[in-house]
Amino acid sequence: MNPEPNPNTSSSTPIRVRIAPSPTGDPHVGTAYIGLLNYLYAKQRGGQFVLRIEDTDRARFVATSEQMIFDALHWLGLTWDEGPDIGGPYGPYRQSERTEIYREHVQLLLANGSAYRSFETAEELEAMRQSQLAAKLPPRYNGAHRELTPAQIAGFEAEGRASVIRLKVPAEGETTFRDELRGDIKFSHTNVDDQILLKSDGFPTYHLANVVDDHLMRITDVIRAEEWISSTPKHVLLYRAFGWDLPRFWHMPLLRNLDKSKISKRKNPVSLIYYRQAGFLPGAMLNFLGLMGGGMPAGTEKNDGAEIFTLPKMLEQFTFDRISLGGPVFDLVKLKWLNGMYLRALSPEEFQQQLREVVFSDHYLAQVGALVQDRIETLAQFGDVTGFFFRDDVQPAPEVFLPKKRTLEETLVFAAEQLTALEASDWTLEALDPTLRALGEAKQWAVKENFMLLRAILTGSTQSPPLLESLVVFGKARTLDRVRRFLEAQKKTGKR
RNA sequence: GGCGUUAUGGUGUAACUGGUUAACACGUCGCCCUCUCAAGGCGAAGAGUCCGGGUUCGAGCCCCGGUAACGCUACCA
Repeated sequence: MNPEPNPNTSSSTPIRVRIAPSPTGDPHVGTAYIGLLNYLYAKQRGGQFVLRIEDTDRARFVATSEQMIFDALHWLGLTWDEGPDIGGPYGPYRQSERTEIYREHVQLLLANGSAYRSFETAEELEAMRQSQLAAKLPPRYNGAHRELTPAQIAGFEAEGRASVIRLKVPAEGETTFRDELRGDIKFSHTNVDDQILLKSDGFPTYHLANVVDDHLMRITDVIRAEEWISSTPKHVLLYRAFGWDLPRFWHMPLLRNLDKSKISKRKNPVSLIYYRQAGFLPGAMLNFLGLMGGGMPAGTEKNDGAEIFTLPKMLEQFTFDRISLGGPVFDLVKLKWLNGMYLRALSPEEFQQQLREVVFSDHYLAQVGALVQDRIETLAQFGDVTGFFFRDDVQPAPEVFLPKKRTLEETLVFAAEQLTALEASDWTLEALDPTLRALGEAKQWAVKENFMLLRAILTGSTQSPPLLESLVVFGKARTLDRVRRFLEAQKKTGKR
């Protein structure tokens, strides 16, 4: 069956698109990428660009994340027309404030028979999955509660069992939808699971919230990452169950690591906070993201500068049907080249201004100063003791970082564990101290060895201002990057 | 394993409706400039377009069959 033409997306209705990041950590470079694409699409067509916060996963929720997302998008200059901070006619724009809406809608589905209650516990489902996997079967919900009688439901309720609500995917047939970049994509219903729509905690899953919100917010074009293709049939089924028109779907290629896997913090800096603090200019970042997947006319003459373009130029020339579908590698080397081009194009005044804002901000200088005021005798020594705060590449030699009683191998293993622990830690003195001490204790590393190793990695030296205070001032994003680069560099020299 | 998507030098992209030696940028190497390092200029190497068939006078572009990579396969998004 082909998707029916959609009056909602005819040329007369205003284009509306959205990005819907989850506040689960640092703002992600992938959010910026999809954000840029949505922004371009809307602005080229006189449409609206909506920011919606998808905070339905209470387990992964990070309180500070939402503000960081706002800040990062503002930094890039991708301004939204409606969002949680500025409101708009279709709010609220934070899903946690819309739970009542989802519950009402799910009742509609229950009433018309396209969804059902299911009473298995998470443990039971996990056991089922494991046995299916063991039997080499595709892990899928077995449909045990698809046709429960009112009496059975009452029985489960009397037991006090919690329930979830699942989508009742037709047993037969298939769902076809159009991807604007790839054409029709078909999924047999035997491969579409009875997706949970409403969790037992009363929060919706992505699939439900997304479809309901996109409809209610009058989204005409869903421009999102390729990883969503497999779940699109569920969304189409939901639109149909509600009796709603479909938006257009555009699935963008996924940004990749050098090894072609989906971009991840293990293998690449992915936090926009990092890029900002490491001194990348927003224009260069946007330019680089615009290069990922094509979209801009390519250069043909030598040195015609076709690779360098600003946001206004993208607005003018970017075309969606030119997007290439292979997953582009996020190549830091080229990003740095581009950033260098942007830096050189700055006037001396602007360049100085950037230095003052990013690497020599009053705030940063004050914090660094506080750490060393007692440790120097002349102001000129400031640089001697704080150099690592202002450097990008710090690589300690083995005689600096290697503890006397440890082998290189066990030291690197421990450094990797430090990295993992630091990633998970809040970035305060109070959190970092116990985190590092607990790790040392667990792995039998003396506090002295433990801290000294990290000090060497961070500062390149065995002498420095207090370690934990220095970490806090230097910042989480750049610290993690520094440790990662240390490990990478050691891995490379080890191979040689 | 199942399903889906994708496939052009190391990387990002180009090649109008099939039409000369597959182009541009990054990176690499060399030369020039230069007190050094960058930047800049000039040049070179590097792919015969995932593989195998087919259609055609002619295929990176069309058809068939493989393969590989990636994604999804959660009460995560």
